[in-house]
Amino acid sequence: MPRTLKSKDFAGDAPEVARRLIGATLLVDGVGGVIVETEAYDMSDAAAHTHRGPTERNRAMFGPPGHAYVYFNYGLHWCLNFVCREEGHGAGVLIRALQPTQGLAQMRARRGLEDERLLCAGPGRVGQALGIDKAFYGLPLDRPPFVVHAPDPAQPVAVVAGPRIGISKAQALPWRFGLAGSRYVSRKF
DNA sequence: AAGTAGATGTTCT
DNA sequence: GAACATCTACTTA
Repeated sequence: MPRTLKSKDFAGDAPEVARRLIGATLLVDGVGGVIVETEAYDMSDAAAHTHRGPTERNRAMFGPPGHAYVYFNYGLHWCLNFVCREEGHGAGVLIRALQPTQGLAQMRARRGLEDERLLCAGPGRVGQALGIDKAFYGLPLDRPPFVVHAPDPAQPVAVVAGPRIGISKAQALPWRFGLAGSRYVSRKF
């Protein structure tokens, strides 16, 4: 039986939690898969939504860890983050890609696309495949509709890191993490 | 395979 | 009014 992640599992720094989440399983209403790509964001980081302090949009990231921060990006895409660290720190982890394992038919229907590899390969694609929207803003990750399972401890996870994607500030930080060799990442590392 | 343009709407200056 | 934690379709090779 896999271990369900609890609030304290998200209490670390954003890069640490982002790294640990690789290999975990994320389901939303039973649909999802294995997390294969994440990015860390923190208040100290000029690329983060929280860098300039609390606003109406980012308030969930200043709340308790283990909750969802959802935002609407480029006028088109819903993106999902896990709040981490502790209340008031404005830290989070962007879920960038999954290896689809459950609810493939529903994800294909939502995405209007067959190719398993492209179902969840990017934060906007993950949002669409999992049916994420503002209704999920601020919800706790340790109960439905969310399920987050820890990676199988018997199967060590090889993690690679590199610079984050699509940002114009703090581009040098190696705060993007991925499952080594996975073909389900949004871009090669 | 690689690069570019356009979509589309919220947030912040 | 600019920027934006992106994606798709279309071009050019």
